[in-house]
Amino acid sequence: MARVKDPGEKSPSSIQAEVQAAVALCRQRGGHVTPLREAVLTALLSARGPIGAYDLKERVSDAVGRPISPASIYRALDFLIAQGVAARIESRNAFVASEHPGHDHTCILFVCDACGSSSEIENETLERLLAADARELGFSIDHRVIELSGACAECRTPAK
Amino acid sequence: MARVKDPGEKSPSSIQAEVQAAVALCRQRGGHVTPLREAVLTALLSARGPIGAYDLKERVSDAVGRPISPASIYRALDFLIAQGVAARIESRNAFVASEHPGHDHTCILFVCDACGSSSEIENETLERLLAADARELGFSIDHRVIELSGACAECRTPAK
DNA sequence: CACTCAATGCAACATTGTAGCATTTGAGGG
DNA sequence: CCCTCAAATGCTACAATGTTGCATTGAGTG
Repeated sequence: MARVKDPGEKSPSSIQAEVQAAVALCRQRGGHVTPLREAVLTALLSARGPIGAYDLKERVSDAVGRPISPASIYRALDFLIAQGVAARIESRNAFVASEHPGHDHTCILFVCDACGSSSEIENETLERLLAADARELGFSIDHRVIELSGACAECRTPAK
Repeated sequence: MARVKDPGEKSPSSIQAEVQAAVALCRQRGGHVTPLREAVLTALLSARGPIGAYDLKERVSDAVGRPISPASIYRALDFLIAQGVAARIESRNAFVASEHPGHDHTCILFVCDACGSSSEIENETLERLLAADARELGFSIDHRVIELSGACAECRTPAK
């Protein structure tokens, strides 16, 4: 249930480690991790939470020293999402690095309206409930989107 | 757990009845139902499922005999959603008339990738689970988005 | 080295959603 | 009945997000 909180950016070294872990995971799965894809992943992880594709484009362009087109950003994101190391937040048109890559099951995403941070959790019971509802409807689920917005713990008790 | 299925459009008379019911509900709540808002609601109900804002704009423009701007459509949709008689499908950038207006609690939305139909259901147990998860995180939930995409019963067993 | 296929570059475009401000409409008070 | 005021709408332009098509590059393979 790892949290994303820290105000400001993460420390470069910890990001580096996370990038390497995610890259290794992708390669284990036969994914072809290119410099651009790694740059996009690094930018995603460097952001302290969800980030829009065009903001990401700016950061990646700065990082690699040349302009990257939106199409390239979206393609890299497609790859990272397919590999399970990134996720799209539908209700925000934004993207976020997955907090626990390697887990295929769908996460429940809590997004704070105040600070923009996000938390991923998993809940097997809830997934079983959804599966049961689907069965009752005769519906076969491909993809799940579960996004809750509101105020995170920090933003609810700012002073303490 | 009402279904939306019928291929093609609904019968005009039943739509008329649904529009009137939704309009009455809005008025009970103190909502100001204008001709434009009613026209948008009618167009939403006439569609056999989720519909994009710009498609809606075309239909409403045709219906009222003059061009309606996107801004007006979005404003009408905001009203209808606030009144609980319409919903936005985040994962599709589309809108749908609510199947059981009057219920404030969040619905779980099943959207068929094949035929585009959608079904709303409610699940109290699931809501309690989400509330429990939120409590554990110290998170205060404002808004819920639960959207499942896949294949509906009809599209899974086309011949039968 | 040549071939091939995935990945990227690049440009133009499509779709979705908003901002700002003028104008109209409609409910309620005089 | 008319006035007034706020809400709703019209309207224009624009912002943000996402995609298509095709040329080019580059890494791995025979």
